[in-house]
Amino acid sequence: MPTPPRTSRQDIVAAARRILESDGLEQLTMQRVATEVGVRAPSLYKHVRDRGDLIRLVGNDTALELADRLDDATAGILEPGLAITALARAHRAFTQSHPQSYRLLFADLPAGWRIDADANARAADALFWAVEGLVGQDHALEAARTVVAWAHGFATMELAGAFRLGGDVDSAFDFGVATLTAAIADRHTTA
Amino acid sequence: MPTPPRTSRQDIVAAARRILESDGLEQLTMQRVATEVGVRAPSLYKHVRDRGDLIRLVGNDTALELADRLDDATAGILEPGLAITALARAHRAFTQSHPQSYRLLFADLPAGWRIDADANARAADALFWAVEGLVGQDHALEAARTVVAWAHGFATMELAGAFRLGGDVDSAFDFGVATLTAAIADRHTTA
DNA sequence: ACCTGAACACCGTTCAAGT
DNA sequence: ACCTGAACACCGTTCAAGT
Repeated sequence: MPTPPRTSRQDIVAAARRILESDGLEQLTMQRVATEVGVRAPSLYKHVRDRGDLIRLVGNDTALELADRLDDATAGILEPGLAITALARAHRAFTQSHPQSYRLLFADLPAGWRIDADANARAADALFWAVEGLVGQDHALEAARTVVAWAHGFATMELAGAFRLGGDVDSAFDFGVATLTAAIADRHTTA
Repeated sequence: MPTPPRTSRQDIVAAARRILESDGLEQLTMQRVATEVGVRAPSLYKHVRDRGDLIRLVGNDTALELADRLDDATAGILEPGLAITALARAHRAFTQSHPQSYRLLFADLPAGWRIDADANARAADALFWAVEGLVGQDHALEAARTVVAWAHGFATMELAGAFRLGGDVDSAFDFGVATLTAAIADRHTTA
């Protein structure tokens, strides 16, 4: 006898995202999610394969939302240097407002739990045209990787509380953006 | 009636490091560690406070070993630019040979599980004199943070398999080191 | 002083039984 | 077609009892 579903995959992923962000990955248990959406834990297995699958779905959603924020940030900005700065700021803002979800994007999840390549690629796209405008096609990939690595490293260190030697973290961020964009632009001229 | 200890804190931490590196953090269970050192799980609590404490001790050891590798790398190098390059290479080599342990250094562990500040500071020390030599005291902290953020970000993205768009990752690394050292040296001249 | 088995409160996951 | 309770194999941790 068919019965109407009492929850949905969307509901479940949304609940998982809330729990992750408020209480961390360890608290993201099937039981917590089930309670949140109003069913019992075993029912979740009708909608997601297992906990790893759920975590993967949360990661995909997060990657797509980050991509949206990055796209928003560069809307209407034509000058590559300004675009890179805007992207870096938007990236940092996202990591600060979604620390737990952001971490998830670079966690070493077991095979099969990995974030879809597509979702991650979209987040990278916004950066590429900006960097390419600054450095030229020859070194676009290397340059983009340098900027992304810096932005990601800065964000995770900040989230982990790794900047402990005093000084102003905001000014270190500004210094970093300015140094990198200048250096990459310079590569264009000298290459 | 006193009985001689059948294991030690050192043994336990060493076993934990082996398990972490070979099977990942999730497999680093009290039961696995106990089996490895030849006792039952409850006995471990005579030597470490709880699993979090054990993880913290593993992280401390890792940070100190990384610091040693960085010190080794710069032994005898006097030119700041070469020192930064050597540090970056040694850092990357360490992350590749100890991927799981390295990750741990920047995980968001619950309060009380955190790596000792001292252990992390020693790893940072080696970099500071090199950067300071290149950029001068004024911007030493910001510049060091820029280099560390890039190196850390590059490493974690590489470990997470985030460089998926083809191209040569090694050449992106070389590009990054060259760009950053040049940019920071330039800051000195123009500041 | 250290180690142990038993116990407790949790997990994720499976599955037969309900509607 | 979906949901459920019961069950299983795991966790971390505590504690009284052994030596």
